[in-house]
Amino acid sequence: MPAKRQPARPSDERVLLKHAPPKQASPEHAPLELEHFLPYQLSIVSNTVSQAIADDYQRRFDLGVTEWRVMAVLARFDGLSAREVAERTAMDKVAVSRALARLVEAGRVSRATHDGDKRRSVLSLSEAGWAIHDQVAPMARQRERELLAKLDGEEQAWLERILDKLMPPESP
Amino acid sequence: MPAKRQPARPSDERVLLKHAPPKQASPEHAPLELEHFLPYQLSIVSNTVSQAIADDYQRRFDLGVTEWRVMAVLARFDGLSAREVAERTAMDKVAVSRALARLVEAGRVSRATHDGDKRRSVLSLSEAGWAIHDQVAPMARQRERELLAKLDGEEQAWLERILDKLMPPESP
DNA sequence: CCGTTATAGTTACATATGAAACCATTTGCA
DNA sequence: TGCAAATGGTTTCATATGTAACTATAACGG
Repeated sequence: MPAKRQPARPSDERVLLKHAPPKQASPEHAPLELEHFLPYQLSIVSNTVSQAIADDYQRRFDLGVTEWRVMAVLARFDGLSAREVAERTAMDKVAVSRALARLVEAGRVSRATHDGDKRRSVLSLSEAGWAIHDQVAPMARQRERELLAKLDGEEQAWLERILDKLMPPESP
Repeated sequence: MPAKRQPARPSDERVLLKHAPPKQASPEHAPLELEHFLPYQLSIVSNTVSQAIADDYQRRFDLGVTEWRVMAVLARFDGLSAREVAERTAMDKVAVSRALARLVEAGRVSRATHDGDKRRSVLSLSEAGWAIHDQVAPMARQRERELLAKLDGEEQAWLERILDKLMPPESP
């Protein structure tokens, strides 16, 4: 969803000058400076990087972002239920249900029923699922490195610390 | 063979320990730790905060996130064309077109045709648009403050610096 | 036990979104 | 000029996503 950027038209300024004068000067209106507004910046950076990663595997493996997240969690925690997957991916249960439907259909995840509770499913990556995981995970890591490469070591450390603090607390 | 689940106490590491041994131990698989994976964290934080802000005005003003972004940009740069709005909001032109359709329909944005180029539109917030802007902008700022309140002064400064570096290169 | 309530998942419906096709106008240039 | 290519915007179509309703099973209270 990152809009493809174009070479930026310098002529923009003329338009701006031509129509700008009236309202935006009004002191009482204090418009937001979107480009320095934290939530907006987060959204842009997040979408840009997520999209870059997704581009790597989306077409190649016919794998959506939500599906990949489910796979990533199952790679770490074998045998989770759908609800637990939802918790760990911060996705809602409907999204997880749909992702699982596709993954199971594609033979990438196996789904069994829990022994003592027939409502629960017991999920695992299949061999095919692992094969994909082992290709996608390194690509994702590579993209992460590329993003971090824009920062020096000190900044990287701070970013890690800051994001940990900003991450919403778990919901148990 | 996934193991059996028990009372599923979320959050706990027992789940991990109990089911970890088999596949995920395999050195060749090296699963991603989603919760420490930068792109994932960014996505969570971004969505959480954006949603929190949106909740403030979504219902109250029947205003979507994309529409609000368009309004915020027009508040700062009066008379932009749709394409210019798209550039400044990092939204694609289809999204902008749709947002504008709703905003114009609702009388929040006025649309004229550019003097020398009949393809271009010339956009401005209407009085009603400004009225809404002047209510929403402070709420958005307040949410931003709440987010930043989770960080100490030093962290805030670093975050600002880091995001500026991570933001994709822009137009003007 | 039995009825109520809670939980795991799925389905349905309505809305949002992106890609590509599509007009209308403008620009480039032979 | 004249006409192909480019540009601003809108529409179409297929997909994605969220909310609420729904099914099945399990847990709880009397």
